[in-house]
Amino acid sequence: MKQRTSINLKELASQLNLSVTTVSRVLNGKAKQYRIKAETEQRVREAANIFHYSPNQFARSLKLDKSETIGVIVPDISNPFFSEIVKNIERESKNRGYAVFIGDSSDNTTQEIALINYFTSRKVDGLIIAPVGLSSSHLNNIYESGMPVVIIDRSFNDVDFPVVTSNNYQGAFDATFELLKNGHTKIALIQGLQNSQPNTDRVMGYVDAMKQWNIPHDKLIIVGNSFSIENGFIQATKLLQAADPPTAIFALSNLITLGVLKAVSDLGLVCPENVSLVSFDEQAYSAFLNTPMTTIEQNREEIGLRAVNYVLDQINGLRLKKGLFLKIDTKIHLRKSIKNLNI
Amino acid sequence: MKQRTSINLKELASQLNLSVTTVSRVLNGKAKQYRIKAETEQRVREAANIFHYSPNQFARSLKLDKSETIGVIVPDISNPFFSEIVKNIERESKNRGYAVFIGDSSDNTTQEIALINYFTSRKVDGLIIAPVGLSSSHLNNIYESGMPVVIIDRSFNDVDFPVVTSNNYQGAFDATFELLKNGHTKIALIQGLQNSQPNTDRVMGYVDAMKQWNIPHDKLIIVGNSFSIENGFIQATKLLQAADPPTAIFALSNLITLGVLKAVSDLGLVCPENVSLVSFDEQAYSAFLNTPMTTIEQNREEIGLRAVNYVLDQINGLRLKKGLFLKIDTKIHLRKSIKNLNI
DNA sequence: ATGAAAGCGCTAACAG
DNA sequence: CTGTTAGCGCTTTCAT
Repeated sequence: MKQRTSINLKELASQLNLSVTTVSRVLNGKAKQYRIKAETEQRVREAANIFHYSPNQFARSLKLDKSETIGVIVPDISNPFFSEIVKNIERESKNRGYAVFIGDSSDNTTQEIALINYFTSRKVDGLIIAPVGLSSSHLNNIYESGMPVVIIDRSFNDVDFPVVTSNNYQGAFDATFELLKNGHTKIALIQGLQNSQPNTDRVMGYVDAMKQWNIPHDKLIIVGNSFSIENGFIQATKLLQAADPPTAIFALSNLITLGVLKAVSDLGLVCPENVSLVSFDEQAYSAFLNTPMTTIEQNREEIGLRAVNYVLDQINGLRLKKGLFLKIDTKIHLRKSIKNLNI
Repeated sequence: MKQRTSINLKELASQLNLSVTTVSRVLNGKAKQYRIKAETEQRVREAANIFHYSPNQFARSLKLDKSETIGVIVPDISNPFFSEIVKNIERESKNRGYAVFIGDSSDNTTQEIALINYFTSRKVDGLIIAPVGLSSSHLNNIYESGMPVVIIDRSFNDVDFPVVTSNNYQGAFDATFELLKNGHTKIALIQGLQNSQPNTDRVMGYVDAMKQWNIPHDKLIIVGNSFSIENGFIQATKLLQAADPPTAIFALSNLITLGVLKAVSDLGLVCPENVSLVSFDEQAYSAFLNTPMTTIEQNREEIGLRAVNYVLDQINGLRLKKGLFLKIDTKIHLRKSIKNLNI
């Protein structure tokens, strides 16, 4: 069952009565540079084809101390938000000659650290990480050790490594503003993981939009503590059963939204008749839900692309300016989940 | 920006005043085998920890002629069906010491072949492929060359390589039978890619269930030709606008279902009042759609796990019996999308 | 109970 | 224009 080891440089060279050096040079496109006879070059190329020569990447990597490989670590690859980013990362990396290792940290910092070490020992040339949580010290360590790193989605304040996220503040502001324009003032926000940077930014967007509309600060309703479906369900159930329920709910993730929808349905309510809804994260199914959902879309293609660009820049020796923190614009999709209270 | 190359065996050995041989043996768990002094073993382990030694995988792979890496190729990593399988493949592989390269073929055979070659030159120890299409010759080639391969999801008739799929026939039979039990006899099937093995099996499940219920063969309605959202939309629109529309639609994929839902909604109809619906593929959102959807769930965890087991078996030299074709049971989720016509 | 040294396949410095 | 050779870091045979 052992993989038949294909022809190697030495064998190829001896077939051609040439030295390995010459063959290597031709195959690495350095024929002109070393003024190798055109005829020789031709012979080498033909032989390589005939014998299906392909270089042993291990030997190459060992020698060159680079693997042309990057590692990608996400908290949950089965979450469509991440899998679409991964898709774009894979495409762009492949186009630029890099293979990608995938790692799933299961929303767990220990796993995340283990994966970083694992990929490091696999000598990846760079790392793209959507970090799990609240602590960044292990990320600083790895970045300072000289490993090219780009952080996506979530980040931290005052970090050195480059970050690519959505403009979470603006997205949340837009969503809240849309509700306000439609006459809602009693707007509940169901948030995700507290103190995580995207959550903080989104909450700020909500707060500022409310402030700008002159909603008194004590009328803000901010509940919840996780980006999960359960959190959405629990919080929405509480909110909607209250004596004086909100007219609108702004859910800070696609999963929270699914939980909210279940609560709405379980309570025998209908959206948007009984309660209006806006959700962070556009999904393929957003338009097909019971009441097509108004959403804030994050640009997953752009996030993936930029991340690859920034790792490869670092790999190629470019120094990125300190504190690079790219915030990519979000886009609002207006659908029917908001009731207009002005009419 | 160059990666500070971490400590290597030689350096570690010299720190310890030991030979590289001894250190290597300890670190590879061969201490007893070579009767290395317990104290020495202890010292080595401690030093390895202190200096954060991690072996250079290239050197290792070059020497051992194996990479402890597998390649996974799927048609679309952003499709939750595949991303969940990938999640399970990654987890199991990691647990067994293998890293996984991810490749997205974009539903394109040329890309699939390119990825196979790419991963081969990267010297992966094995390959798990969810093939794109209808042709299997390139897969036979690679398998016969001695590369451990497992095919998942889609397959082909009369192939040598091992295959792990769902029991598509049974799933489709169950779905159809459920509709029949609820009094439906005019059931339209919107199929996916024709002549692909899962599609064929599912169609057969539908046909056999109808036959068993004594529905005349000319009352079967089979339309469509792709697992896509567009196909679902187009076919459902046609079906529902016909003079004598079906009372139920069975959609052979989650994407087809989204298309059907859009058609239903665009035509001002409601499910299940105007038309009942059953869908292949359970999704996180299935329960939250406009009318919670009755679905046939494929066991993505089991598929991923088995696939990993079978590649690793091959890598470890086990000969799998020819024509191994594992069909994993599906599970029906009964929800509200079927109207009972018997009452 | 431990070490010396060969060699995996490749690149590049040095040598013509 | 082409070749010889050292060496990347590791495992393992052979020696002691």
